[in-house]
Amino acid sequence: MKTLAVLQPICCTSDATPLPRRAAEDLAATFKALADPTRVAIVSRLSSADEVCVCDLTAAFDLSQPTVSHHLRVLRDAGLVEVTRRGTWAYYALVPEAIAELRGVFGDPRP
Amino acid sequence: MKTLAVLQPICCTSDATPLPRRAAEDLAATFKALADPTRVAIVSRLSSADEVCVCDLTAAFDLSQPTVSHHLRVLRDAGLVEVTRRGTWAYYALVPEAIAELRGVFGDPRP
DNA sequence: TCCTTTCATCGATGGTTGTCGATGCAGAAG
DNA sequence: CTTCTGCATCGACAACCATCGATGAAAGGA
Repeated sequence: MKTLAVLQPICCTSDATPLPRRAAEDLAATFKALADPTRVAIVSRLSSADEVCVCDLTAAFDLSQPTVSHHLRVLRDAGLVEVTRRGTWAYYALVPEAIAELRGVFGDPRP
Repeated sequence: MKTLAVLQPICCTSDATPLPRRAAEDLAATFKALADPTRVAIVSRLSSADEVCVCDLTAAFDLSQPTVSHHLRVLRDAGLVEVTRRGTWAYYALVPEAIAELRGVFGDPRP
């Protein structure tokens, strides 16, 4: 991490401790889960209700049912949403801790 | 500043317009720009310093110079960073408005 | 028992992306 | 002018992803 300060006095000043590699990978994985319009819309819908049934989502996004199920799995693997099954239906909901953690990433303005 | 009410409760029933398609696409594009460990690390570094030159980044990430340049272009196209050239060197810096907008997405606690 | 509904998984496919070497280009140095 | 350096772009390749139809599993009703 040293710099060629002898040759480039203006450039490449020393830096504070960078983000650990593992933290960067985890954060990138979370952002990747949100890097799709459908998944953003799903999260938005989940934020508007305590829980949403899959049948409502498949009816809302003009996509095939397997595709919606795939997006839900991506969000679930990222820890952003959780599912509870009651009878034949599956209800998805946001994981508040994950959202709070994301908010902290961008700098919580509160003291 | 107008905030995209993605994760803020819109209140009440699902009858309200969930999220404009265009807004979901724009947000997903921003998240896609952050959906890579290297780019997350770059943004982290930029948040620790006012500006960082490309030579420092290429020396820090054990990647080829074209690859680093590619990541910087992705971040720049997303409006997350901006570049100023002085002489032979290029200095990158965060765009504060973009970060603030992202913070608003996850529910700015301030009214 | 058989059938329907709800949702997840599988396999395939066209499009996208991260990475590199090679090249180009503008300043600085000699 | 010639050479070197810092950075962007190009072309190519392997890996990944969003999407679909088909299929499977489980629950409830006839």
